[in-house]
Amino acid sequence: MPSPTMKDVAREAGVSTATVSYVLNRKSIVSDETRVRVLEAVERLGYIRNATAQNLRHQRTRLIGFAWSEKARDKPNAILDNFAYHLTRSASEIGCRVLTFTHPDENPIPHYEDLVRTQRVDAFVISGTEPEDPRIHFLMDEGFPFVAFGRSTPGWAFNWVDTDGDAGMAAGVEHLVSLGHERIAMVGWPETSLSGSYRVAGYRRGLDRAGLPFKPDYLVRTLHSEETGREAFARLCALPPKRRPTAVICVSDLVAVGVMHEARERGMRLGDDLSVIGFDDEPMSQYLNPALTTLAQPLDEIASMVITILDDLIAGSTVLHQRLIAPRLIVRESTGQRR
Amino acid sequence: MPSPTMKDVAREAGVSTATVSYVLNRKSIVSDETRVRVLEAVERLGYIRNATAQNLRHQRTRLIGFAWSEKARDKPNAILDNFAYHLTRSASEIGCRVLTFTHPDENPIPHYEDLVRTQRVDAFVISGTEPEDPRIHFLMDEGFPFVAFGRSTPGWAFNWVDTDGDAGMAAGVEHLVSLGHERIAMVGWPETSLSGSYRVAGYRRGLDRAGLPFKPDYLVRTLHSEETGREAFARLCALPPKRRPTAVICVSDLVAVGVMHEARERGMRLGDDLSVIGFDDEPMSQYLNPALTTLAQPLDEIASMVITILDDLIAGSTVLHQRLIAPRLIVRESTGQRR
DNA sequence: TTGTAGGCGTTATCAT
DNA sequence: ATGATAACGCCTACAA
Repeated sequence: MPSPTMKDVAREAGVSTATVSYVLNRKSIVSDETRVRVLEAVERLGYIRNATAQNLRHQRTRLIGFAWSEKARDKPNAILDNFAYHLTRSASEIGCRVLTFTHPDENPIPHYEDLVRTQRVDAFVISGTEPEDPRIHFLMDEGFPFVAFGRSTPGWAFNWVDTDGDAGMAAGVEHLVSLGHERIAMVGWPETSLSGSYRVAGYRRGLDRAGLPFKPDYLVRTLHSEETGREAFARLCALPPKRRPTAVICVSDLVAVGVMHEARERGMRLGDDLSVIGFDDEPMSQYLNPALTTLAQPLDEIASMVITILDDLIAGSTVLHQRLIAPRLIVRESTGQRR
Repeated sequence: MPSPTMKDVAREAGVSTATVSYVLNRKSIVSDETRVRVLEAVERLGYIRNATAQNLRHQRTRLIGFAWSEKARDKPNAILDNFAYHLTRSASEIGCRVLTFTHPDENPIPHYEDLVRTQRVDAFVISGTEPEDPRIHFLMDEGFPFVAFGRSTPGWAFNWVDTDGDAGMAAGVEHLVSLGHERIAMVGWPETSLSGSYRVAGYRRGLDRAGLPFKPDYLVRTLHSEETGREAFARLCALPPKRRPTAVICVSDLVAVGVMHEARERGMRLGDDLSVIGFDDEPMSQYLNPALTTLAQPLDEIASMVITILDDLIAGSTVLHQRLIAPRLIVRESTGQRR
């Protein structure tokens, strides 16, 4: 049998649909007696409002669009997945749900455009942002509400929340310095990576703060993979023995794993001959051998902040929110006193 | 400015909204001349149909509900997250999107009930099923379409797709046997776990097929964690030296990691003194040291199958689909010739 | 305080 | 072949 509608409730309670609506929307103009009659009818019939009809009437869906890029699903991807979870969780706190969709890495716009045009979502949350990100471009152009997890071209006036890679790396360096390390190298991403560049900046700032000079050959830039991490560390090992780093801070856990593998193969004892720090706290990083010291992105906080801003935005606010949230340093076994 | 509606298009083309609708829905009753006029108007105004209105009219949303349980987010959870991704991807192939939501582990029903009652989704995909699963109970009761990733109480007549844990473990054992192992132990989950019991069955079937006897003290049951994996292996090491297993097949990668850690601490060389197999292929498992041999759940296939069944279901089919899909054995370095 | 009625944007039935 | 019109279920001016 089909679900009861407001009409059914109205008939059951002997009132008009308007009255039912008033009761349901807590309009205080209804007499107590009628209200009770209506609520009883609602109860008896097990009536619940149809969301689609409400959506049509209100011209909003209480749905937030969130995309999974189809790229790099072969690599550990816990950050994005975990963020999707926390986003969904936070969204429920403002009475919204998340509509997920996927799109190829090249040419995502049509997928966003369709959702905008068909008015299927009220807003978007985007992640994996890049400089000149076409999605940001498109959404700003459309004046469509969105918040980004991640920054883009500096100066673009859109709402974002991001992990403070700079602060994170600086904290990592500080940790290493406190363990007595002075020859601290970094394995970073290519210069084209925005988040990578913030992390490099943090590395340099960390050195600076400790009064250590920045040495260009201590900074190796490479792609995001285990293999490239190995290679990067091999390059660092090619330095004269006296100049070889005693600690390496990495732009990601995956790269850190590569560094650790290479180090072990060269007979070094991790956390002892060599300290290693990662970034991301991949779920398995705590179970590596040795357990990896790393900088965890506070995805719950980020998601919650994103939703707060979105709520504001949907309500019509026009203030710009741009927020950095510092990662947490999780000290495990891969870092230790300099020997 | 608000989006154009059918009315706007009708005015622009000088026809009625009905005609516009006919054209858009490819009804062949419209004359070529009018069709062209309408399509031009659509083009000029950049008109796209409003999804909510369509939903209301059709009494369907083309949305599939999928829940993330809030439990165990601290443990590696790649299976569920990855499945969510593949589900979203597959759904798009039948023109559906996925609406995600979260719910506490205890008492999930109200969350499902709300979505059913408000008619916000056309169907559900559920995962993390258990025997007597209340969600299955509820949805069957309601006659609401759903497909489960995972089995439940044997005999319950609902649609599901599941990883064939039995076949997977049997294949794992076969691999170990082919390497010359005869003293093969298993670390499994408690008897209450349904998927755990299929995996144990596969372990026993694998032994059987190889003509090896099942020894009760080679089967250790424990919870899903690294620590309990360690303890389980410690228990196996308490056996008399001559009876100690040379290979351990585990119910999950996480447990396998525990086993490997314990083994290493006892001075064993993995893949040499001891072979270890996991289950799940967590993203980082390939980067463990040694890289873990494991059984990968074919989540893309499972998701695709789930969606195919769902499509059938939404179309009104009443056939029961229950499908097992075998995991893939991925041989890495943690298994080797018996010494 | 309650009811009537129009409209949100689309589709489908029935006329013409 | 095309157009009026009545739903789909809800909300809200406005009238009573």
